[in-house]
Amino acid sequence: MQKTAVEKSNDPIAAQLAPVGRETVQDRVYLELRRALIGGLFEPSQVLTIRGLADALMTSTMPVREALGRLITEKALEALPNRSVRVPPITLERMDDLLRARILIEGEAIALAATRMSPRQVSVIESMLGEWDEMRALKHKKDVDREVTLNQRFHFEIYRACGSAVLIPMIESLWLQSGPCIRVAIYAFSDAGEVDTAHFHRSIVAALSVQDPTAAREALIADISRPFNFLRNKLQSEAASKGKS
Amino acid sequence: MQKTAVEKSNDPIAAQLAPVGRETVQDRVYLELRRALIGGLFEPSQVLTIRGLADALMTSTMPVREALGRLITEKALEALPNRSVRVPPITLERMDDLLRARILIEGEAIALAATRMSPRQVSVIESMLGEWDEMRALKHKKDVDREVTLNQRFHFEIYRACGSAVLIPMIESLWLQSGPCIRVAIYAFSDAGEVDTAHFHRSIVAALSVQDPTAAREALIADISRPFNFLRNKLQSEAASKGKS
DNA sequence: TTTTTTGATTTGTGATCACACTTGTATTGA
DNA sequence: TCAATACAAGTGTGATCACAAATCAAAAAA
Repeated sequence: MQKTAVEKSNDPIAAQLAPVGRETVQDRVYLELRRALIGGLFEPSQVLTIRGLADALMTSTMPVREALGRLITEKALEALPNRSVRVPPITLERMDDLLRARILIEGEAIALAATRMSPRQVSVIESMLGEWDEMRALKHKKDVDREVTLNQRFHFEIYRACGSAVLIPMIESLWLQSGPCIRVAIYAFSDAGEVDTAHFHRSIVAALSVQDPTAAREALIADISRPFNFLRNKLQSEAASKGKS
Repeated sequence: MQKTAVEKSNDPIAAQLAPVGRETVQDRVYLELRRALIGGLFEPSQVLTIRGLADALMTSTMPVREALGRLITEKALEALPNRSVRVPPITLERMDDLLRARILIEGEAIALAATRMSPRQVSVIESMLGEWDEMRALKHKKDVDREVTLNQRFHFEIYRACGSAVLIPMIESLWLQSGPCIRVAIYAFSDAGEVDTAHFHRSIVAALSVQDPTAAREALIADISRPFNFLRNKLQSEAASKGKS
């Protein structure tokens, strides 16, 4: 029998060992930059240099340039004609464009998921609601990173249940693109006095637990529209005050 | 005044000169591979090697590996655990998944375009209809490449009018992913006796010329569903006959 | 003071090399 | 004859270097 390295052995001892994933440096760089972008660690219009990132990530330039290339193709970063690369600036048109696409695709994904989620899966995301509560109750100091991460886990746990290997990468790309916007919005939120963010998530869970695709879609649209609408108002008022001065 | 290379000169003589784009080798490789994938020049499950492609494209391995990385992130190619890369195989589930996503996103794009296209723009794509006719009238020998190219130009001329910088790259990614399927379907078409492919395009143009988003969306759905449905039947009958033998 | 020019530094791109892993083919053993 | 081993060719990954283009700063000219 031909034995290749990719297939798992049937040895009863080896069966207890988890396969040691051979992640490349390039993958680690890519995932790290992804995390930073979705979390909004880079600000819009900031330019990124290959050697600078390589130094910060303690690797050579090679894995970084390939990771940057990948991020550029999914529009998470932008290639300037000078061949330098920056995180895309925020404009009103782009925000509306992103929100429309997210409503379209994430709405479809959650509608699909609503009809396919088992009660077991629903209970998993329901438990996240509790996590959210205790986080907000425990400490009032803003822990934006954890909030962003939890929000991301909540949404993608749902999207994964839609069972589409095509839609999910697209949603990831959309989150990557709207990451910088969201970060700005969240900071603006906590400045403007926190409204109940958990309310939307509760209605999403409620719709999913009764397998109602339409209600789930509408609750989701309300949820993801809120930071965009907030940010749009903020940008418009800033533009108005700047126009006067 | 600071003068950089990226900004266009105001010199009245230089104004007549088109900027000479500084396309990198990597870009050329990427575009060439894209073209090959959408055109279906690679067959499903075919593995691609960096050095092999570098030899074929007459460059070093460097631009090729970066282009491959980009194509992998947009799911146009697939990275195997062995770290070799292949064009994804066709499965029934994946086909249905792709078709659903295309109906969702391209349908939205054409509905947006229907309300925004000027009569001038409509006449441009209407003229493509004629191109199609003369191509089919002139020679009966199948010129699949030209047919695929014209079909692509026709669709993207419409999508561009939707004015969404977010949706269009997603549609390109979807075409990239469904490219290998389409090629197989087109060959199957011409074997099975050609039904009127132009009919669908005529109804699309008709809907656009009266700015009817719903009709345009439905005509488009019929158009892009046809090869998928055809291919699905073909695969199912093949699977059935293979199950018997 | 303002503008232009010159030079030094930084940056992205492509090529080449070394290394580790995989794969395919002989060779050896039973 | 067949299975296992050993060897050889092939492949992806990461590092380093050379080069051209871009950027920035200081110096020179207006």
